[in-house]
Amino acid sequence: MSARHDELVRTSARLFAERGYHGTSMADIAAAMGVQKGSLYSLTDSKQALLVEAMRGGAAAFHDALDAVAEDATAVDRIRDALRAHLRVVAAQLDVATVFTREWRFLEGGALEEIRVARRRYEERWQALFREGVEQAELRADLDAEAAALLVLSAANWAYTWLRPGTDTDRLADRFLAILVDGWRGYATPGPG
Amino acid sequence: MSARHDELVRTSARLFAERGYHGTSMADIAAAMGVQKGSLYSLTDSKQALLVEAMRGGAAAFHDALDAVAEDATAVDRIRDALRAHLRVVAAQLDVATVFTREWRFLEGGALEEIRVARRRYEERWQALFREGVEQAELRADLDAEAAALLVLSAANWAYTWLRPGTDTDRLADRFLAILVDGWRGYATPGPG
DNA sequence: CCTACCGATCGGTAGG
DNA sequence: CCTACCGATCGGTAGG
Repeated sequence: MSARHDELVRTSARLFAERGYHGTSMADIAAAMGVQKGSLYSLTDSKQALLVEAMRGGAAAFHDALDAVAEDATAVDRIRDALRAHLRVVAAQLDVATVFTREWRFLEGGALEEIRVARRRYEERWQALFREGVEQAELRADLDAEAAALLVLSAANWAYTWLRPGTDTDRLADRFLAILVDGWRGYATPGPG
Repeated sequence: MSARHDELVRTSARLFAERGYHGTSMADIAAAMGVQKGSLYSLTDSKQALLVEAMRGGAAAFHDALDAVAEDATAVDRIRDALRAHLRVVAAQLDVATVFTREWRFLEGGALEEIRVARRRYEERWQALFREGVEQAELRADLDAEAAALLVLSAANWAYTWLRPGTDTDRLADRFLAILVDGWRGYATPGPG
């Protein structure tokens, strides 16, 4: 709603990312906002509500990033776009990405289930990119699509632990792709067929 | 020291993995041990000391796993052994692996620095496996060893979030390797040269 | 947005 | 290993 509310959500996400949800007190958040902790409750219902809001921001950012991937490109190009988009979100919203990836398990009740669904759907969208690549014979027929998706998503999900803001994430995505597409051995790479 | 002490460390690791370090109280741990919380302090100095002990167990398990990798094998075989060994540790000691990977940042003082060093050294040992593979011309000359290590370590480090005890981790490692060695496109794979 | 407060719980200790 | 307790802090509320 208000700008002050948005600032509160961003500040909480930052502290949750730094110290963890249970390691952050409402007094910590209030100090970072420059007010007394009682004052926070005119901007939010509870500490849990702040976690829910940060989490929804993360879910939306990652799904929106995938939405922007071109529909009509080749499988490898689409996966490249998806990985670039994911890493861009991590670098641009490192706190929210961290909370989304690491602190979601402290959600309670319906919000926990909601975010679990959003996370599962995100993984399924990634797996689909690989299955389509195999079906359209752009990726090798015996490719283990499940393992391939798990590998690239692991790198994408682990990124919050080491990615620094300001990194050229498009180039980083390409470095990963250069390995994943042709492998460590990487014999000469003629076109398919 | 005592069997009761070991049980306390294992129980704490399990709760730290489930609820997080700051989400676990000494009363929670005492209840899981079937005693009153005051009784825990004859077995440990503090909650922080329990985290330190779990963490040292994790560091030792991962380093020991790498120590067991054959010295005289090819680079790909050594990396395969290393990944198998890592995933075996994760599956066999899921709680400790989770704490080591996710809760280390709640260590304080010298123990934090100690574990940071152990984690960094572990990553460097992995990078060395790739550099040696390139130097010995078993992996392609233009391989981005840093990105290659980051990729496989991401999968290894992310594993605690989805790996179930009882999984055939050697087979899982091989599924990952099948993709990483020859890539998604995977043209016919003649021997080098 | 502040002050003042609530009951509950925190990690840890004393004394047995 | 227990009971009883410590001061500090927790998330949250009332009333202004």
